Formats: sequence, structure tokens, C-alpha cells
Amino acid sequence: MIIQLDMQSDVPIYSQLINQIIEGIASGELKPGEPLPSVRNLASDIGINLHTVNKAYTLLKQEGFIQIHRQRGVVVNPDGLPEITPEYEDKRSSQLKPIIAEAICRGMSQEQLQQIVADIHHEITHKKKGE
Amino acid sequence: MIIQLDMQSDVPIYSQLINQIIEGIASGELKPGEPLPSVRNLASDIGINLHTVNKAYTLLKQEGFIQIHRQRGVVVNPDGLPEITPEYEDKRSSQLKPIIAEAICRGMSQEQLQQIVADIHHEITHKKKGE
Amino acid sequence: MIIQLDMQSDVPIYSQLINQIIEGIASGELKPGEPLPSVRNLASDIGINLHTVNKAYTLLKQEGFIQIHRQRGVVVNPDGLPEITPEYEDKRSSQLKPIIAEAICRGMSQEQLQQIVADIHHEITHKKKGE
Amino acid sequence: MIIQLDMQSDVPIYSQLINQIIEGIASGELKPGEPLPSVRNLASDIGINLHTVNKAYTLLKQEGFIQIHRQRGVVVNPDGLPEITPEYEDKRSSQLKPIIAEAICRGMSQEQLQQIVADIHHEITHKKKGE
DNA sequence: GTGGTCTAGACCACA
DNA sequence: GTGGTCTAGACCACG
Repeated sequence: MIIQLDMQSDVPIYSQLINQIIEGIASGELKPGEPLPSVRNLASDIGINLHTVNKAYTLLKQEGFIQIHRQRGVVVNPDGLPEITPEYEDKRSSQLKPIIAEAICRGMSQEQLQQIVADIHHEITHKKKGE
Repeated sequence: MIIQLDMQSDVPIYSQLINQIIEGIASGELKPGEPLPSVRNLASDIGINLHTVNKAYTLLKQEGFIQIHRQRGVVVNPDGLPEITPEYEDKRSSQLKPIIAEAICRGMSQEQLQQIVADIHHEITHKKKGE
Repeated sequence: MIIQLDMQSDVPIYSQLINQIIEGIASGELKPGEPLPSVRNLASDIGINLHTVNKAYTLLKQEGFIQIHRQRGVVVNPDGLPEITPEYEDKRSSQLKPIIAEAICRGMSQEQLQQIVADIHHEITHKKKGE
Repeated sequence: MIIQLDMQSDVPIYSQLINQIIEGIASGELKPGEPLPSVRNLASDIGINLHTVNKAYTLLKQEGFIQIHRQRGVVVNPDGLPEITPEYEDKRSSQLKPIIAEAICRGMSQEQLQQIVADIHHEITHKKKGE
């Protein structure tokens, strides 16, 4: 899986990493049980510090997306992925609200918004490898 | 309009402020041309630093949501609100993508997602004053 | 509050720090809402790296014992402390089980064990400041 | 005796192994003089590294729980089990203290704590073989 | 060779 | 001045 980071972005690198891995899981590129690169390999591959990768992995583990095995490395959680918890729903709503509010201000209708969501949804779930 | 800030959130206060004002505009609570409190008043009302309010106002102005006049104070942009620029569309997509990816991971269907979006859209546009 | 670390222990420093702070809260030495030293102050006071303190604080925040405010520093959670969750009960049992098993092997009766627990409980809740 | 290991746990495998064997002795499942599987057999049975089993056995021997004979293999110490030494008491207290402190923070009374201890004690000593 | 921990030092966002 | 992020480099526990 190809990781694309924007070093100029104000989004922290470890966050970008988390997002990319979650997208990889969502798109099916990364399947449950599949191994992820070791902290050091990934860090040197994408040219960042291993602590940054470590932080991303640790947070992904805490949220239940991956498992970090003692000395065997990191794998996508084979026991199924995190469920829809009330905390998650709260977080999701508070993330979506300002985005939707701004869209409304800029004159987007509800239908247009839903179309955008549908497009992105499709883009993720129909992503082809290496794309 | 009532501003609700969460001092424990990891979202910066100036961001929360921006979001709340944009939501106010989206809901119709704040109409084009309508005055906003002065930097000093708003800061003392909600008990935060002057600079924080200033930063929020400045960014809102940069994005075209408000106008700041030296003497007349701050008003919601009476000349219409910002349009849908390519930059905005990029920003919106990059914000939505990780949210949608996580939703997919947690087993939400596209329909469920769109329902959530519709709910939040409705919540914003049908908000009653003072609520 | 006095922090006592054992640099020779195989218990990680950040863990010892977490334990000491939790004990401080349990003993009433640290009350809800009370501020904790800044990351840098605490680090230099006890002669460790700020990242180590940061890790301890971050984990304590994740478990709900403290709040980390934007720029105002760290305080003991004023909204009440974490509750008894099923996850906590599982963790607690799996921590206690091997300790109790070893105690049994070494010939301790259930009454003796409970006495030890009572002693430690008393020691924590009746700790006097500076002791 | 059935060994249950959690490869995802952050408790080292050799520690889990030690705990399980001590629990086996505490429950009476493993009696003094009773033989334990050879390092090789146990390792291949539960699918872990030789060194891991070796480390567990070596530590158990150091603490006096088992004896390792060159030819006759490994047996539960027939000369009686380890006693209550001051070192053990220190270790036990330092293990129990943070657990009890957290329990207090989470609002458990001393009676509740002792009930938990009693439950686990009962669970260990009344364990039936093969359970 | 793997992740975990710790140190040291730097820059930035926030208020 | 506060915490947040990132880098660099080191040692250790684990298997």
C-alpha cells in the first residue's frame, strides 16, 4: 500500500498516517489479519521518524483497527473492526457538523452534499490497487 | 446567539468559535449584514482571550464570511456568502474522506452515512433561535 | 505532592508516575480540579525527560483521571473520576489473579490476604500530606 | 493442565506462562512432585519459542516453585513451596498498591475490594480440573 | 529483528 | 509559557 504524506499540511503526520491506513482498511486494500510494515521499515520507507509511525500505530491499536503483536509486528485487527459506539457517533457528528454548516453557507443543497458523500464513499470502496 | 465552547476539547478555541459562527450563519440565526459583537465584548462575554476572538474573526474575514470595519464593527458579509471554489472543494473532500473511511470501517452503509448527513443538515437548517 | 521514582525498577518511569498520581488522587492529596505541574516543570523537578511526563499525562487523560487544557495546563478531572466499567473490571481481575495465586502458593489464607488489602487501603486513604 | 495464552496481551508470554503455572499450583491442579512437560514439549504444544518456555521455567525455579533436573525433567517443588519472605511482601505490596489506588479512585469501597479478592481466591482454590 | 522506553533538543500552535 | 509534534539516537525486553 502506498502512503502519501503532505509534509506541508497542518494535519500532523501521524494523523495523516492514521487516515491513510484507515482508508486502506475501508477500501479493502488492507484486509483483517494482513500484516503492516514494521515501525522502522515504514518510517524509513516514507522518510519520517520511527516515533511518528509508532504514535500512529499506537493510536490505531487503541481504537481497535490494528493489533500490535509482541515481536511479530503489526497486523490489521483480524477479530473484526471497531463497532459503532456512542462515543464514535458523537465524535462523527461533531466532525461533520462544521463541514456541513460551511457547505450550507456556500449554498450547497442537501442533495448536493449527499452526492459528494456518495462520491467519496464510492471512491474509497471502489479504489483499485496502486491507484 | 449563544456560543458554546468546550475548553477540554482538542479542537482549538478559535476553531470552535469559527465553527459556531458559521453554524449560526448556516442556520439563519445570523443573517447577512447582521452585526456581531465586538472583539472585546465577545471575549469578555465568553471569558476567553482577546487574541483568540481576533484570530477567529480574522480567519472568518479571510474566508469571506464576515466583514470587519474599523468603526462600524463586525458584520456578517452583506454581499452574499463565499462561493464554492476549487480550493474549498479540495478542503471539503480531504476533511470528509477520513470521516467516511472510518464510517465504512465501522460497518456503516452509504445509506446510513447519507442519513446522518441529512439529519445534521436538518438539525442546522431547522434550528430555532436560542436553542 | 512528592513523587518518588525508582530508576532501577523494571516498571517504566511513566508507569510509576501514573501510579503515584493515581495514588495521590485516591488519598485525597490531589483533589478534583486541582492543577498538576506543567510537563516541563515536573520533568525538571524529578529529573526526567519531558516526553516521559507527557506520556504519563496523556495516558492519565485517556483514562479520565486528568484533563489537559489547551494552554492552561493539567488538572485533576473536576467532572468526577472514571467509573467502574466492564473493561476495568476485567483488567483488575487479570491483574489480581496472579498476585492472589502466588499468595495462595506461599501459604496465605484468604483472611490474611484480605487483611493485606485492608492495610493498603487504609494506608492510602489515611495518608497524611508530606508523608 | 491447559495453558491459555493471549498473544495480544501486553503481558509478556513468559509472564503469562509463569502466572498460569502458579495458578495451577495454587488451585491444586499441579501438586508438589508432579512432573511438568519438558521445555521442548510445552513449547511445541502451545506453539511458542523454546526460549520463552525456558525463561519461564528458569524464573519459576529461581523463585522456588519448581525444580529442574537434568535428566528427570521438571517437577513442581516437592520440598514444599516458597515461603513468605520480606522481599515477597514488598513485591506484593508494590503490586497491590496501584491496583487498590485505582479501585479507590473509581469509587470502590474497602468491602467491595475485599469481596473481589474473596471471589478470585475462591475461583482459584475451587477450580476443577480441565476447567 | 520487533516494539517499548528514555533522552535530548528543536519548532510550532495556542492563549 | 503551555502542550503538541517531530527528529535523532540509544538501550532494552521479547521471542
